[in-house]
Formats: sequence, structure tokens, C-alpha cells
Amino acid sequence: MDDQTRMLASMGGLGGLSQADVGDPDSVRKQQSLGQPPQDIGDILQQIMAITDESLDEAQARLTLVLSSAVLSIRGVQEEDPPDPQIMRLDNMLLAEGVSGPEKGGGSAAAAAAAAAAGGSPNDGSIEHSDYRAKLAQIRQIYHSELEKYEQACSEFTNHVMNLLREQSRTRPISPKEIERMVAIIHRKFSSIQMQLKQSTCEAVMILRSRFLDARRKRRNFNKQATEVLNEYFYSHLSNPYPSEEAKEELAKKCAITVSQVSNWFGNKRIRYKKNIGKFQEEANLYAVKTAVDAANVSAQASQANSPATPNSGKVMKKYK
DNA sequence: TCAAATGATTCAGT
DNA sequence: ACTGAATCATTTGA
Repeated sequence: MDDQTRMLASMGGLGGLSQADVGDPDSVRKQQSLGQPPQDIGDILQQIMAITDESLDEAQARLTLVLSSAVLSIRGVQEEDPPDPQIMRLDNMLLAEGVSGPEKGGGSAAAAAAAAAAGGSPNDGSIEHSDYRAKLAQIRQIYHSELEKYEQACSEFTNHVMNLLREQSRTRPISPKEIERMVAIIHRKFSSIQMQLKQSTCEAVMILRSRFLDARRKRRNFNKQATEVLNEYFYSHLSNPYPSEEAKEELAKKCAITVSQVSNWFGNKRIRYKKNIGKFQEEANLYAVKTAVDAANVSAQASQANSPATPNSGKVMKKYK
């Protein structure tokens, strides 16, 4: 789990979702909806987009200005070539999580419903699992719609620039190479925005996973019989409440829980008992009596095979030292 | 709705 | 590896 935190950090997140945001689908949307590309890119794009509303003359002048500054900023930041390891990592992860791949098995809601139905039994996990799937589908849907938006914006903008260049070519010669360069610049800009989207999506998925993987979130209390068994052992070994590995296994089997759950339980019990012995006194007495009764019954059964009746087996004995 | 109880995790010490 | 301590996140009961 901490691995995931580390991973998030290493992904060089952009601001990132806070822990409090986790699980809130709106927060995912907020983050992803073209959220915050780095200031310079955002500014440049905004300026460029604003050009649409201006007259052509003005536009020509400003376009040159804006694009030349864009070129400068790109020179500084993006020297490397397309096979960017960072974006490849993101792509791989999105693919692995089934976010960016082809949609499998009908609509997301249908998939979630199917998962829930297949799980049939009230076995824990199936509900959470379908919940997880539903949230993942939500992220996936947002991711795709955003991606589509970006692609559309990119091609629209490319067209726009091409038109402007064509206009400009009346007043000055423009080489095909220059056009090509402009297009390349635009595409690189948009793909860097896409990377932001991919990063945010990765973060959202990782956080979603960590949320559903955290066992603390699906805590269930042990049943009464299990806690009785554990308490019986604890209070009858109060002088040394450290069950051996074998004892733990035995207890785990009796309680239908895992050995590590037994260890957790004893860890918690010891510390909480020690912290406030007074509070547990009543419980201690209760279980001391209980074990005393059991012991009495056992010995009674053993030595009393001849005697017909065993009264008072359920009632609590008064005696406790 | 709130505090207490409770199971699980994290971290440091051994 | 195991434990104590602190803490988290959920359940439970008033």
C-alpha cells in the first residue's frame, strides 16, 4: 500500500488527488477535465484559441508571436523524442488496468451488474468488487471522453493554424517545411496535455485500488463465538497471553479466522488490557468463571460417569478468587 | 449523531 | 519475525 503511495509520488503527479478526494467520482472528473496543464501551455493555448474571435490581420500578427514563444518554450522543455519512457509507463499501466484498452463485455453498468449477479452469495467481496468495477468504469469513461476532446481540439486547432498560414502565404512565402514544423509543434503540445490526462487517470486508478485494497475499510467484527474463544484463551493465560504458533493455529481454526487475525487480536487485546485493566476487570471475572465452570464440568464428567444427573451446567458459579 | 469498541496497519525497537 | 504503541477506518450501541 505504501508502495502505491511511493508510486504516485514517483509518477511525478501534478498536484495530485488528496486522500480526502479518494472515491469521490466528482473529484476525479475535476482533476481530469482538462484540469491544469502547466501554466505556459495553458496560457499559450488560451491565447491561440482567443484568436478565433479576432480579425484576420490581428490574428496573423499575434499568431506569429504566440507560436514563436511556443517554439521557445518547447525547445527548453522537450528535447527528447517520442519514445518517452514516462508516457510508455503510463500507457502500459492504463492498459493493464483496462482503462485505455478496448472495452470488454458490454456497458460498464452491465458489467458491474453482471459481476454482482455472478457473485450471488452474500459472500463479502462481491459487492465491493462490483463497486470497484463501477468506479473504474467511471474513470475509464471520463478518460476516453477527455481524450476524444483533446484529439478533436488538436485537429481543429491544426486546421485553424493551417488556414492562417495559408492566408499568410499571400503576403510572404511559406515553405512546406515550416508548415510541417508548426504542425509538429502543435501535436507535441497536445500530446503533452494528453500525458497530463494519463497521469491524472493513473493516479485516480491507483488511489481507487489502494482504497479498495485497504483491509481496514472492510473491517467486520468477529462473531460472538469467536471472541468468546479468544477471550477464554486470553484470560486463562493472563499471566502469559502469548499463544504459540500452534496455539494460534488452533484458535484460528476454532474461530474460523486466519492466524494473523489471531495475532492481531492478541496484540490489540494485550495493549488495551494493559492500558486499562480496570475496565476489563468485569470481563476477566466473567471468563475466569467460565473457564472454571468448564473445568469443573470436564472433571465432573470424568469422575462422575456413575452419577446420573449434572445439574447447574449453564448457570454461573459465584466463586471467583 | 456521537462516542466507544474493534480489527487492521504502520513504525520503531528487539 | 515478533511485539508494543499509535493510529486509522469502520461498526456498534446509546
